[in-house]
Order: sequence, then C-alpha cells, then structure tokens
Amino acid sequence: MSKASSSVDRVYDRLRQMAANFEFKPDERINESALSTKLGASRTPLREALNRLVAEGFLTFQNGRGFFCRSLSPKRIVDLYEARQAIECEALRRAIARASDEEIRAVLDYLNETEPHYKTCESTMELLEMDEDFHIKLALLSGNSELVSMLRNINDRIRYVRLVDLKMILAKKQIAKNEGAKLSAHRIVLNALAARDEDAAVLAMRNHIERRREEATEAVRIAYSQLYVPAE
Amino acid sequence: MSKASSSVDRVYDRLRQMAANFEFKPDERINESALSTKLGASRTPLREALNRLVAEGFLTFQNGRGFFCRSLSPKRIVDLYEARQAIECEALRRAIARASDEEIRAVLDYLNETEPHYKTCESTMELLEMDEDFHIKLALLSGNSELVSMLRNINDRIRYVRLVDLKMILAKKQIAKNEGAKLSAHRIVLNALAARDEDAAVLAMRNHIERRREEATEAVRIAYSQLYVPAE
DNA sequence: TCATACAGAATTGTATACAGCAATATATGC
DNA sequence: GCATATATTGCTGTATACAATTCTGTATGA
Repeated sequence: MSKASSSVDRVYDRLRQMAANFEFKPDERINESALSTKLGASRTPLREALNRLVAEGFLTFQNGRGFFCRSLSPKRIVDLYEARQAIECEALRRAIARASDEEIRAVLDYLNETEPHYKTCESTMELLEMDEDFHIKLALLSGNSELVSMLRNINDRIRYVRLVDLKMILAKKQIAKNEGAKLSAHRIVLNALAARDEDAAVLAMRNHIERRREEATEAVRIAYSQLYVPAE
Repeated sequence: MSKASSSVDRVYDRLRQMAANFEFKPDERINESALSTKLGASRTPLREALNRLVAEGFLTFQNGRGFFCRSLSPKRIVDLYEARQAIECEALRRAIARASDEEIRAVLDYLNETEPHYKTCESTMELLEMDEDFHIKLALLSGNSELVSMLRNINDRIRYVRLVDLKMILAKKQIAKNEGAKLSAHRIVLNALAARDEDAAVLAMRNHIERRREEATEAVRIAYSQLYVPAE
C-alpha cells in the first residue's frame, strides 16, 4: 500500500543529506562498520548506497582504501556554478519555446507568494530552499527531465556553500539595505520568460548566477573554516 | 605498481559498456545471479556496480524487483541532446575565455589529422569515436572537469542512437555526395574558437548538435527495430 | 473466456563470515 | 634520536547463506 522503501533507499537518502551538509568533513575517510551500526543497517546495503553517491559526485572511492567525502575546493564549486549556468539557461530557452502561459503563471504565483519572505525570513536554510524551489520550478517548465535532474544534482552538491554565501549576502544587506525597491533577479528572469524574450531571459539568468559564482571562492573559504570551528 | 583494479571496477566497466550498447534490451530485467556467473564475480560486487550505473542513468531500479535496463524513448534522447547543447556551448564559452592558443592549436592538429578519414573511414564506430574525441577535446579546453564528465556521461548514454544516426547520414551521403567542398561543422566551430568569436562559435555548435537532435526521433525508431531484429 | 486464488519456483534483499590488504604501533639497528 | 623493518590491528573486498518477496504456472469458479 504505502511505500515499501528498502534499507538501501533509507540509507541512501540519509547519506545523501549528510554528504550535502558536509556532515562528513572534506576528504574524510568513511568507516563503513561504524556508519552501518549508526544507520542501523549492515554493510551490504550501506555500500550500495555509497556507490550511488560516488556516481553522483558526493563521495569518492579509492580501491582498497574505501570511501571518502568529496573535497571542498573553490575550483570545483566554480565549475559547478558554471555547469549550473549551462543547465539553467538551456532550460530557460526550452521553457520559452514550450511552456504554456498557464504554467508560467503558476511559477509567477509562487514567486508572488514567496518573495515577500525574502526580506523577512529568519532562517537562511528556508530562504535557500525557497530559492532552489523557484529555480527547479523554472527548470521544470523546460519539460526536459534530464536538465532538471542535473540541476537537482548540482544544487545538492553546492548547497553547503550556497548557504554560507547567503549568510554573507544577508550580513552585507543589513548594512547596505538599498535593495528594497529594485526588482528581484527572479522577477526579471520570469518577466522576460513571460514575454518570450529569450535573449533578455538568458542574459538575466546568466548574470544572476554569475554574481554568486564570483563570490564562490570567498564563500568556500568561509565554509571551510566554519566546518572546522566548533559550533560554539 | 600497475592498477590494482578491483572486482567491482572490472564488473562496472564491462556493465557500462554493455549498457551503452544496449546489450541489455530496453526495459529488460537484469538477472543478478545469471549475470554474476557470466561476469565471474559474486552478486555483492555486481550489485555495487549496478547501483553506480543506476545513478548514472544507464539502468533503473525498482525495489523488490531489481535492476532494469533504461528504456529507449525518443523523448529521452531528445532531452539528452538538449543537455548536450547546454554543456558543450557552455564549455565552448569558457574555452574561448580561458584556453591558450597552443591548446586550441593542438585540437586543430587533431582535426587536421582525423578529418581526412571522415570520408574514407569504413567503420561507423571508429567514425563516431573520432567525433566524440573531438568534442571531448574541445570540452577539455574549458578547464571545467564537471562539464567534461557530464558530457562523457551524455555521450555514453546516446552513443547507440548516434551510431544508428551516423549510419543513416552515411547512407544518405552516398546518394547526395555534395558535402565535398563544404567546411565541416567541426572546423567552423574551431575556427570561431580560435578567433575568440563567442557568438559565432556557440551558434555553430548549437546548430551542429541541433541537426542531430532533429533526427533523433527517426534514429530511435530505427535503433529500436534494429535491437529486435536478428543480426542475420 | 476471463478473472481469481494458490502453490511452487525463482529472485531479490540483507546479514554475516572471512581472507587479504592498508594503516598503525612496536621493535630494531644505526 | 631518527630511520627502517616488522608485528599487530583494523578495515575493506568478496563470497555465501538465508529470509522475504515476487513471479510463474496451474487450477478453480463465474
């Protein structure tokens, strides 16, 4: 009746979350026995899940030495941001060609609903989730499930750094506070999409992501230090 | 000293090849016991390899029912071609910004060396390999390893259809035979790259891939029938 | 003829065992 | 004290066993 999720799936979901949040430290070696008892499953399903995560880029694997957390390097994050630009801009192009006005309208409704919270929201994690949701909804308009799953993968792999980046931005906004009247980047993209203006939409999207990409190196630096500083 | 490749790795490489070539028929269920004896390894490493391939999009997995070959649908192939456009065009942009003249020159040398064979080559498989190699070399100029590995994944997943497509093209060329003097699409892209002309390069690349994408539906139809017709 | 129920066979899901390798600690020579 | 060799420990890699589930074929009833 309900979902009969297997041990592998449970373990996989949990591990993916842990890996995304860098609950394994960068380059840390993963002890299978310890982890298997912690997750309440034997090593067999655990290793199957670990292998999936290797293929997805969350972990690495060295023969005879086992599984390791991926490293956290600025270069890698910048590469992923570039890949994100590629995927999201392509998705946008396809959305312009294929999405119905109603579908676009639905995303606009979501934006209208969530945008007020951009300023007031307390939790940066919630903020990031809203942001990711918006981008995924946009990508879904492309009708291309490969692009969507690629974007999901990238988002999960850069989430930790994005969270740090977002905190940086908010800290600066507190000082600057001049963003009030300006159209949000999301709205600019969506307006161009609704007008079926491909060049404007793609350009806006590229710039939107580009701005974050430029901050990536600093964000990684902060993220790195944060991972090795006790949480007070 | 040399690579101490494990059982999982051997099995994985072999399975990936088999999956790419649709040696498993679309949607076919995979019998683990039979496959493990065939590959000379027990089910444990086999399943680890299968899990990797699921994450890479070569296979699917249903809880309690096991592993299946991915299905072969025009929609999926078209989606992958679109993703390829996204990746390769982005890589090209970055190559224009970052690749040195020497690096570009090296790819040009490769093109000069291989292009003569485009017309004479007997084996369509070899032809496709040369084509893939060219595109990978181009992507490598981006300096972005994420884009490269994404492209590799896509190429492996559409290879079977591309092979069929290539045979179609060659069959038509036999009749048309008017391609002699025209610049190859590869050369147009590479020239624009060397001239650091982003718009021209990206446009040429998009068109180059677009042409194949348009043929995808027909190619899939042929591929599908070919898979179920005895090889005489 | 079709749907349903059931029994047996086949297959998957997971735990466990153990051999072999890698990392670490200990001992030895200089 | 330092480097090198050696023993010990711990962990990984793979095979195998068995329980749980799914599938297949057959029989039964409408």
